[in-house]
Amino acid sequence: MKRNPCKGLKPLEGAEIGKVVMRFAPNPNGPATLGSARGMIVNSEYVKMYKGKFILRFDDTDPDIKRPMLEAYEWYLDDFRWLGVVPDQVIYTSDHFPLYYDYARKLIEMGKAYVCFCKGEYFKELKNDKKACPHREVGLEENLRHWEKMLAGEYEDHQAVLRIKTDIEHKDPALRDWGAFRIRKMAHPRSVIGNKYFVWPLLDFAGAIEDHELGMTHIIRGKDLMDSEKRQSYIYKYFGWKYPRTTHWGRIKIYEFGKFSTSSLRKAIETGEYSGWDDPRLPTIRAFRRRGIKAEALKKFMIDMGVGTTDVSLSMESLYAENRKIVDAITNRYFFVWDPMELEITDSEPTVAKLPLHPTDHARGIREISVRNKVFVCREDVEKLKVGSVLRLKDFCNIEITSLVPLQARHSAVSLEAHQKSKGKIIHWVPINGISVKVRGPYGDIEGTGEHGIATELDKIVQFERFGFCRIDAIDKEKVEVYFAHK
RNA sequence: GCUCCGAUAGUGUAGCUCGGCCAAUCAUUCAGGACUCUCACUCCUGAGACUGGGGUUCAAAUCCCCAUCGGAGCACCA
Repeated sequence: MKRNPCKGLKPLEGAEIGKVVMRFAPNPNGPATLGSARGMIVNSEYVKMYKGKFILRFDDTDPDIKRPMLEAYEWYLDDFRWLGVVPDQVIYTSDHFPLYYDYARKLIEMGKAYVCFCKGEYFKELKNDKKACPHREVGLEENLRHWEKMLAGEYEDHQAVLRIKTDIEHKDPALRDWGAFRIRKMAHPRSVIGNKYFVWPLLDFAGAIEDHELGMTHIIRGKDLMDSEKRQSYIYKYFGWKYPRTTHWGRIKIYEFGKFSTSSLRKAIETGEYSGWDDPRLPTIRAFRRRGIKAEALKKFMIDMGVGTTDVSLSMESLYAENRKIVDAITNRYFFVWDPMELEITDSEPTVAKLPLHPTDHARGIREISVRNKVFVCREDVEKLKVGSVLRLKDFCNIEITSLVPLQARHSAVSLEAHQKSKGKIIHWVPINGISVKVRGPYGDIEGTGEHGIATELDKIVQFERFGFCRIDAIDKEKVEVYFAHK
């Protein structure tokens, strides 16, 4: 028994250096989510591992139910850039209708496909009874004629469908004579396609042709597509092609986000429930980016998860832990006071507090905060205090509470060292003329006051001490909006 | 109803192909401690699992069967 806990992804079966071709094939009907990220990362990592070819293919041949969003094409490219992945090739399946039609015609001529006019429900019944429909055995010429009429737009929506002949008595009902093309008289969102076509290829057909044409050697995809291999294998067999090696993974359920689907999110965004696809409450890559999750953390998260067909239900905590390690070393520290309470230091002289931007990386320098005699502190920090309590305003001074209402204190004679030794409380603070800060996070918004230095960190990730890591998203004159990543 | 997958600590994984080196790996999580002018980071210690039942075998997490549980497919979606 060998025990070699090899890190990262397991070797790909039958993979040779330089010869691997893999793809990630999303329908751009919305932006990439956490689930998409798995496909983007795992596939591209394998290609990198074997110095192969990585293809991004937009499977965008449904103008109706999962209608592509024009913006989403660009979003995917953008998210790949962020991940540091450059696809060797970008393909739009909607560009290849003529190719699909060609192969469809060949299959009809081979007697391996037929135009079926059955109503969906009726065909289903027949199929479940292992019975062929009357259209299965019509002559070649007639079939071709029907097909030509389909292409010419002479039939209405849903009136006919092209089926691949498999084995109508196959023990697995999922494999019996599956649909390859359907009629939909609708414009494709891409203007180059528009109203050009009436007959649309379905996933298993388009995918089968594409994977072959592109020379795919390995496919890793969700287990919901496990039957695709079996279905598509009929086409591969008819044409004498070799099917790529396939691997599948199960569903990812994120504890924090529950169940979601691109279409349900889309609806919720349209109704204004979310501010957009990068709303911090959403599990999209765009939202993670905006919150300050690093691509490296997401990659490590996905790679560590590996490829297994079991459904996984995990917590964002693991991703946050990865991100925290990366981000801790490279972020400046600032004070942000939520639920602020005014505290007056009665014997205070105006002064300038000097604080390190980073607790250990002193090369990052210091930040300066001018203070008069009033500061804000978090309500929760002062709630249990009594008159006489001593606490430290971090990196500033020790104070002794002299009054609770109004909240007042004076400098304390207790030294920093003595305070630390007695495990006294050390809290953060902010001058009352600080900048107002709104934190948008996965659990809603939090407002408060921050030090002015925050306004110099636009688009950077910072740590609000004792609060968490945030990305500074927007800076107005006197207001900063930040996105919360995690504690 | 038919068909296909899968099941290792709270969570995610390694090990299963080729049975022994597995009193079971790593990470996260949780608990305790060290460090620290943050509830961050780092470090130390500890907690915690082979779904159940049969079988094969000198030997089973690993092979076989059954059960249970979970997931997926049977679309004119991807």
